Amino acid sequence: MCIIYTYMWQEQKIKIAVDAIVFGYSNNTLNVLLVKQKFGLLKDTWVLVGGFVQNNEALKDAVARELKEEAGIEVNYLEQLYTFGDDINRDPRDRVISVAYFALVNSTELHLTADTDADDAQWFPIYNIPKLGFDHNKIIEVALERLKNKLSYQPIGFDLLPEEFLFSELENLYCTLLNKEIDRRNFRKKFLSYNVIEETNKMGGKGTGRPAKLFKFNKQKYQLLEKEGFHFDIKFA
Amino acid sequence: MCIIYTYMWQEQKIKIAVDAIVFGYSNNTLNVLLVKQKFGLLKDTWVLVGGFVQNNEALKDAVARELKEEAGIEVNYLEQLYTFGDDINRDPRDRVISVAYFALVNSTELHLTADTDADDAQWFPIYNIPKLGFDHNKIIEVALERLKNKLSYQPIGFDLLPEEFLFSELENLYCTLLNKEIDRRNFRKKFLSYNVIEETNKMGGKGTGRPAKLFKFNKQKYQLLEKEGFHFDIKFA
DNA sequence: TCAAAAGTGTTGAGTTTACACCCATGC
DNA sequence: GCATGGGTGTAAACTCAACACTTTTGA
Repeated sequence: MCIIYTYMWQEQKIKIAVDAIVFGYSNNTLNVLLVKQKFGLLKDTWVLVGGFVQNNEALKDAVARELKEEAGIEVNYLEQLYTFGDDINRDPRDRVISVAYFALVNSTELHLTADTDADDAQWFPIYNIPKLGFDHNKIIEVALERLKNKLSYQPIGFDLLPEEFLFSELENLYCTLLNKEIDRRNFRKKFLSYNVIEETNKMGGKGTGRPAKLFKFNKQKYQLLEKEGFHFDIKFA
Repeated sequence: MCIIYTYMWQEQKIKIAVDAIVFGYSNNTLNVLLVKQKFGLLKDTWVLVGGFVQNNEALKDAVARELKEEAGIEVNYLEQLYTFGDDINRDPRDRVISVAYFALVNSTELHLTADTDADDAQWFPIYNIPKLGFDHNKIIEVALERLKNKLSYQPIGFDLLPEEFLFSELENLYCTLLNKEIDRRNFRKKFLSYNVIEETNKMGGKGTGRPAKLFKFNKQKYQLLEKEGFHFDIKFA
């Protein structure tokens, strides 16, 4: 009988952290936000934005707080990714379990204010991530996988683009992230058939060539359709 | 400067639990495994199988241990579902964060040995779940949603069926869980076209009517195909 | 011989793919 | 006028949905 109780009485010495994988997209490149540790064992190592959860703080609030404190950033999309707690030594100091969150920011939001916990906060292109502290490289891998998958069944790409965007930007985003060639005509046709992106009457595309229309994602409309059983689905040959 | 450190120094008093939502399928009914609390504030309340994580224990090992201790069960499929930690008062005693796991058992495995932590362990049909302790009703909802979604893009239904099964059982599983009518011919055609289930030369279906062939899921073959880029996908009208 | 479940093909509709030329602008 | 990226339609291949009768067994 006593044995039963020991599990609860033996003091638990596990700490809980949250970490955020923040993705940003600009110049046809996917970037991840990293911060440099200021103190401790891993001083000067790059890591994900994150920290310990306070006793009276919801997990998601802890993430939002860390994002603000360490990078002065507000994200566009946030969802829980996975909880990393199988490797007992993932943190060399203590047993720490990390609830990882997956975040997207609008590409117009890529200014950072380095702050308190971090010596520096910086965007790194996904193909050029340094060796990070803890198991954070692994966490980014998992997040990237999730991002790629979600792109095709949830209209999540818009959270990486500015409010108003060119069709070519949307197309490039899909091409780049999924690493596939896409037929421009079919892509546009399919996307437009869902009736969730709308033409504005503004024009963009300051570069050379014919100017292009700016489009806008109608989130309300999407959410309405979704309730009616609509399933967003973008696939390619 | 000192402020920075307070987050880490102020002792964290958050406990970590794991909970398992175990689904079993029999008699055309989806069941969830619940245990009755033996002690404490919630004595005699039904809850999910779960408990606190030990200091040197991987999360997934904690789940496996609890499943064994509380229900004497070994599962067929286990994956992390979600970490519930936004509601600070989800456990009335302390701040507890629960990493919930999603498990499936073969329908032949539905015997239970009530044990240590639980007064009783029992299967409850999904449409008849009592009011549970903590936020466990909510957790089951999330798990059920996941199960339904996964059914159509991962061959996960086989983990709820016996090793060898009738096509009609597979079909009923899909019908029941997704709450849809399915055309028998189209269903079979589609499934067979994936070449991941194989005819055995045994017959089943002891009831009335024409005897039916037993089939078998070829997991190796599926995993191979998956690596080659194959995507399992079962949808209906 | 009847009831109960198993097994099986075809056709039309809709969707997806493949593919190439003209348009508007800046230089 | 030319280089650059923007914008557009159609036909063939394929996939999906709808649909009903025959077979095998036990009672």
